[in-house]
Amino acid sequence: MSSTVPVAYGPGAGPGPYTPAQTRIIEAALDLFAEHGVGGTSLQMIADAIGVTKAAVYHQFKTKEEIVVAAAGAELARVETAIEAAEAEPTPARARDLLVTRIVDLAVERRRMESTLLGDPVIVRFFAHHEPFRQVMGRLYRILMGDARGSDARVPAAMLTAAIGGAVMHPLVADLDDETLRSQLLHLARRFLDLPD
Amino acid sequence: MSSTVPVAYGPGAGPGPYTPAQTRIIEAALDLFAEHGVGGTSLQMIADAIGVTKAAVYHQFKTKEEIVVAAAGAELARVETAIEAAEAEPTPARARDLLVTRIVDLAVERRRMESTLLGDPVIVRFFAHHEPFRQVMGRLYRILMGDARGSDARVPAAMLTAAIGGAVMHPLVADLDDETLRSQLLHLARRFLDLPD
DNA sequence: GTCTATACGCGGATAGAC
DNA sequence: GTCTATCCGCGTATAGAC
Repeated sequence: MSSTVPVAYGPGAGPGPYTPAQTRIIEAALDLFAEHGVGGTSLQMIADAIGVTKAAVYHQFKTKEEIVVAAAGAELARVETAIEAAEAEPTPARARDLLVTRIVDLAVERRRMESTLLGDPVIVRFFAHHEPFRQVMGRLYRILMGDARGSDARVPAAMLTAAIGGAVMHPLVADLDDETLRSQLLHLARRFLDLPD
Repeated sequence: MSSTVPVAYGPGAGPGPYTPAQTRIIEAALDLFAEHGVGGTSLQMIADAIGVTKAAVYHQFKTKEEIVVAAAGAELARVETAIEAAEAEPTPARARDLLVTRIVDLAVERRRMESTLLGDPVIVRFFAHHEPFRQVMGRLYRILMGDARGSDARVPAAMLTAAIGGAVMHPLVADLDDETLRSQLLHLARRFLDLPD
């Protein structure tokens, strides 16, 4: 896993960088969430993983939900980086192309991490009402759909993001190496969007 | 919700039909799982929903996991029905076509039910090692992929099932009526598989 | 066959000492 | 920043009433 914990929602928008103690908790939580799911991970497991007591963890984050938000936010920050790169492209077509490439890279690179987290119903339900998350996702969908807003654009955008996120943790592809999975996913995603190979 | 609780894994393969008390529990559990997730649903909530005590529920199913399996199995049985209809088709191409249509119908009809359940990490992890489930999924993938077994076939199959299941519970399409969502999903799924409209 | 009563252990959470 | 101690709710489990 990466040794850095990205802060979500762009520079200055979040609560600032985490303390070393908080960073240790987030990294341990990410590993455990990816392996056992959010609901299957107890604070005791997190505490044991870094060698402290449960109450010490609670001192850093007031609730388990805060840990979940920090962990998911760290993954979301990676998505936001991809979005910012895409938004810097000169044309909408090139922005879409770069975004799809980056999202596929991210999904494959962090396989069970990114998708287990963002697919977890606990996280899905929380972020559905979380404004900063909604804004990041709004930027992502805007790049994917262009200015179209009807069902003709929203259904394919929903399918594509679900397809990429869901495919990487699918049992059918569990034994594929990263590079094979990456190139196949990218090819199919481009085809789905009618982008040139 | 339907008033019947399908029994999973085909006639004679399961533990047989459920008692009325068990059926009430399964139906209540399906509703609650869809709304709060598996991890967010307690036996107390299920008991309250049908007006009995926690211990009464526990008497019908020895563990919460058994309730989860029964509830997920009821949804899985609907998928199996679609698979059986597809397998009865005369050609592989027509089987694929019918299966995609039925799966889209099912996903839309039961929206937050089917997908919340089958997307829940608790269920995913359990069924990953559950042989009857794996066999049903194996039949589904075989119809989708034909006899191909390489990554060229497995990645698109993984993407398509993830896309359909994930799209119906996606926030982007939450406000679409069922018929619009159904026709869009079916059109795009067919296009993804290079099937004629 | 269905239910009530009761108890145990674990996970989430808080208060206050070092 | 970490600890001990404690509380509450939930999942698990057993005994026994109707």
